[in-house]
Amino acid sequence: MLDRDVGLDIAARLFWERGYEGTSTADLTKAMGINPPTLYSTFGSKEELYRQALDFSIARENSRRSEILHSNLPVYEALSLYLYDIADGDTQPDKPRGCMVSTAVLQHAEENASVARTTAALREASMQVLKSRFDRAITEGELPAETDTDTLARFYGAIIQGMSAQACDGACNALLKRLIDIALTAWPGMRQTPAGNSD
Amino acid sequence: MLDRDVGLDIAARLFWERGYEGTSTADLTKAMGINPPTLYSTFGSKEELYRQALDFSIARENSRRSEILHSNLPVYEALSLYLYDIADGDTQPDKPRGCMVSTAVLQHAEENASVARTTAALREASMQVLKSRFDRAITEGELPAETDTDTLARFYGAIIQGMSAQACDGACNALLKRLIDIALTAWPGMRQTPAGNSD
DNA sequence: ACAATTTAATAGGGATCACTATTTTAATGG
DNA sequence: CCATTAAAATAGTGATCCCTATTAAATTGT
Repeated sequence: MLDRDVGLDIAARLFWERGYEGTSTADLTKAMGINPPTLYSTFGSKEELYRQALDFSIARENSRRSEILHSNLPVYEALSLYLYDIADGDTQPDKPRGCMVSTAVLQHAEENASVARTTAALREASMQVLKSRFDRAITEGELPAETDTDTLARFYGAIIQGMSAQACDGACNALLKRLIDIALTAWPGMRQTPAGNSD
Repeated sequence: MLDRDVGLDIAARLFWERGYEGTSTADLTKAMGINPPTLYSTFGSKEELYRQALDFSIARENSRRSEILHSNLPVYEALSLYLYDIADGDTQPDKPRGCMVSTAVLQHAEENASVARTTAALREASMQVLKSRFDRAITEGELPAETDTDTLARFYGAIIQGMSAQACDGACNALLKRLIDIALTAWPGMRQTPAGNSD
């Protein structure tokens, strides 16, 4: 009898490294040490297994990152720690590079459009989490009321996706954190109209 | 007899939309209106065709973008126009979403590691182009001499990759340009140390 | 017009794809 | 100890993967 969570952990790691289209059911059954019928009786199909592996992995990361973001820290510091934590996740030793979700199933065969919608929705949700934290910052006077929090969230979402891509290409942790430091200078509180640009 | 450039144009579009692993040789031959042996006699293999399609597409975009970046415009304006042009490329009507290179072959089966190295090298090269423009800006007094141009180039590279990912997920042109506008506030010339932060 | 050469089309090879029907093994119950 | 249920393994489904050997058609040279 296969332990569900153990199987999901193994599947998540394979999908993380090779992507949905790059991982075969033979890869999965071999890595789990099970036979094909067990995979299908336990998880339904390759596509359902992928969704479950995504949920499983996200649930593990989410508690810590959500705690960072929704803590009582000032929003700027919370955002900084949140991004640093993602940079750490992108460059863990003995783990696949990058993020399992951020850069998953972007280009895909038509037959996998449904899976692509799933990962796109997860990315959208994570940006909405950022936006809601920024909205809270407005109510708490940490951000100007007129701040475009939606675009600001998508900006940091783009940084997160770019970090994942560069981690896949081999970027080290220190580089990603330097990227973050530059991205944080775009924070509304950190920005000031340059002198002599008042027209 | 198949026109090489016509075939590469069709192949590039398919690879752009579906990715390397999501595009089959049957897709390619059908779209080109040729038989399999013609594909192999003309392009060698699926992998070689992909490389040629990448080169073909990049050559088309490169002249315009390179002209923008290496013009006599101030570096900040050149960078702005460069990024806007990429945002336009990410959201062309009747074309696949995102960039063919920026978010290609990030997760992949082991057997496609060689193709992944190719796209990674193309991404690295495009960031080096940015860096060299920033280095020129230092010599021309547009940037402080101590500017970390490598990280700055990778920061805007991350923005480019993030825009491609979000375009794949359906982001519109206007959103991408708002992202760019935020990213441009991270430009060294646009940043100032906030008052009361001098420790 | 006919032979030589090139180009295109068919057909298929060996491997792998996601997935299952069937059989074998193991565990359980009385 | 045997019948019943549950678990695991085998074996194989049709489809599709990338690629090619072989055949058919078209083109060329003389």
